[in-house]
Amino acid sequence: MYSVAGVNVYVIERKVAPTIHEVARAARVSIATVSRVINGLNAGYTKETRDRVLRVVDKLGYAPNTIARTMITRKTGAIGVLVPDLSSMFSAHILRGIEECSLRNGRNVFVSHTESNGRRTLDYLKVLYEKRIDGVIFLSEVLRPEYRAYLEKHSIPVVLLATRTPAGDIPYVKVDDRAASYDGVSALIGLGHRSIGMLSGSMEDPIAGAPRVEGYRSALADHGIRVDDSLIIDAHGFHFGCVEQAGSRIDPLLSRVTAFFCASDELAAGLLNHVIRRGLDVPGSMSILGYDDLPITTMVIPSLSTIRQPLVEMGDCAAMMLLDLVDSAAGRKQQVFPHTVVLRESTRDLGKG
Amino acid sequence: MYSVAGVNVYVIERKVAPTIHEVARAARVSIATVSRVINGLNAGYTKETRDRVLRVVDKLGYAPNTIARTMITRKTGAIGVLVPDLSSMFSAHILRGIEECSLRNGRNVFVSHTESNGRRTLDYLKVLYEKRIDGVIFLSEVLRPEYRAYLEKHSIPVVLLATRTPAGDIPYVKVDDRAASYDGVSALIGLGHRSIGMLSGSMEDPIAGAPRVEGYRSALADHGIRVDDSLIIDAHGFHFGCVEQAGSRIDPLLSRVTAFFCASDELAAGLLNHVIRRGLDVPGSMSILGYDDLPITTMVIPSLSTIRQPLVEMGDCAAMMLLDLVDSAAGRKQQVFPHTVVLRESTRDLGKG
DNA sequence: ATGAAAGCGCTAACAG
DNA sequence: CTGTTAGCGCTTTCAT
Repeated sequence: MYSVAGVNVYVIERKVAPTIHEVARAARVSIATVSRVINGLNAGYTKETRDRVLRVVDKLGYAPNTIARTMITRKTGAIGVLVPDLSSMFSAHILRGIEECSLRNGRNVFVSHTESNGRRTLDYLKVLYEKRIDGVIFLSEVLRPEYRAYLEKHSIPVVLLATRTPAGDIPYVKVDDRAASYDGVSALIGLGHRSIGMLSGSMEDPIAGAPRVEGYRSALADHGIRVDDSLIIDAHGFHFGCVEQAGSRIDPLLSRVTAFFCASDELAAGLLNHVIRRGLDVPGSMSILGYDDLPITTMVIPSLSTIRQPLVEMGDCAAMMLLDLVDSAAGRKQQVFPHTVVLRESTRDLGKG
Repeated sequence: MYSVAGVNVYVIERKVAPTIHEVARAARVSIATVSRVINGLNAGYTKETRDRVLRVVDKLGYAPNTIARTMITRKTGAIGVLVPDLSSMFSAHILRGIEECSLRNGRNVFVSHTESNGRRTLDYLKVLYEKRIDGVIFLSEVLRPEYRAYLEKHSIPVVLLATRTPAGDIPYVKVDDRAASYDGVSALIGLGHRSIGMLSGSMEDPIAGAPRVEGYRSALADHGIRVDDSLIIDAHGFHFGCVEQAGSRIDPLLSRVTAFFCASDELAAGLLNHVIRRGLDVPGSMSILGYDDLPITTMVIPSLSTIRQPLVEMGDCAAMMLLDLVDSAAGRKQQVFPHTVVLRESTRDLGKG
């Protein structure tokens, strides 16, 4: 686009913000008194001075510089959230819970998109620390030794969300993945399914991978169904797109199972798409069960049955736990949220015809 | 959950971070020299002192306190993003672009979920200002007079994203909504459709509402098709859920049009769902065109044709424009991004049988 | 009830 | 090449 010099240029001039000194001078009091008033200390000034100060504050449009306050109180009121995947529905919901709690408590949240990249995560951790955030929430990824070392070295309060350390020695909030999968697969069995496949996220993932497969196995075993490893497919990820890459491994199973348990709703949506395009009917000839209960479950046809995790509440809780830790140097060690199996249209009851 | 006192309690002890003074003492130099070294000034110290300082920095695990630096430089390196809807795919994508640009430039972003609520927006603006953010990005909403007044009063740099002021006197980045709709509807006409309905977001919305309807009208008019207002339905919002509430107003049109243009992909997905559940075939007896090009378009069957806005790039650009403004007090006044009509499966070519 | 003064951790002149 | 010093805007004793 052609633009005459200056036409597409925007110029601003920034006026300097008034400081506590200006307020003090205009109100004919000391800065100490102004400080007392704006911080609402219950003593140290008469009603008259208070009103006078407040009037000046209003007139000057004075707003305290939190940065300066931070230097003294050593609390920035900011927390960092490390998200592996910023544009997934999953992260978006969790983030909303975190943000909500933060707002309620007068804190702000820095979003940090790590893309599951070690270098980037470490860089972010560094920047956040230099900004002296009060703490961080680490989302749905394995807390690598390097991350942990950094956090401990600088004693940065942290709570893990939708993930945990093997020893459980760092505060976390999660659902019980193994139990959730167990219940979901049991529900499938309850519907009459005996040949059930699994589309796993990433089997090496010790949090959202292995435990969900384990739950699947136990459910089958406990119901007297032989576990057939060839019915388990590793999608190497939890995204919609991962299904396509696993397509050729999925196809051979289509005639061998009547149902598929997927480690995420996106995988379930991907599988649904894949299966329908292969000409199969869902749930007529194939049932599908997802995990998470994201909005996508009700946007597709048939709507997806799933295992619900209360993501927003979990985010809120994690933020609350972190703030407790920040404010009182102590807090809960973990919080396990209840899951719910939600049956919609994508799962067929084989009992009824 | 029962827990013996202390069992579910996590306690931390925070060590105080080393300061520039400690580094200086350990390295036997002045704090000024340490400052020079860690800021990489190209002069002011020998290679020997530099190495000595760096060694101490490493040994002590020293990381500069950006907050203190901020007091002097008057730049926090933080920007605020005001999002009306944090858990929509739309926001998520834009946010990713913003975050990406920020990271590249060593900045951090505070997410602020306004829920389109005036009080909450103003509260956030206040908190952000008190934290002395360098500037804000205001997302896809009308910049109300109160917001604008506050921003100007404190001369907070701002760039609007996916929105603009009527006068265009505040920097913004957008696509041309009117032109995009015009092109989308023209494409529908090119496919042979003559009876085209529109599911509008919110007609009072001067940004994403009215202009898109206008584009729709002009396209019809320019192709010699009479504009029939009864074919335009106001969904009073852009979300999937809005379609259900408009259901009874949509149904009568189902037999009168061969295609629907929707003001967002979520609306398109909602309409698709609605229409299919009414027994119609898409695109067989009804074509659907969305707007945005979000991932949802390829998750449903049939995949949705849409008008693409380059959301990530737009977010990146807005952040860049804001940083220019912050760093040099001047920058571009606006940036209009190109849109693209993307034809997928949900639109039928009436010309070919 | 109020004010003076000492920092919080750092940068940026200004000397030497 | 290096150190001393004066703040940045605010909170917080400690006097008065």
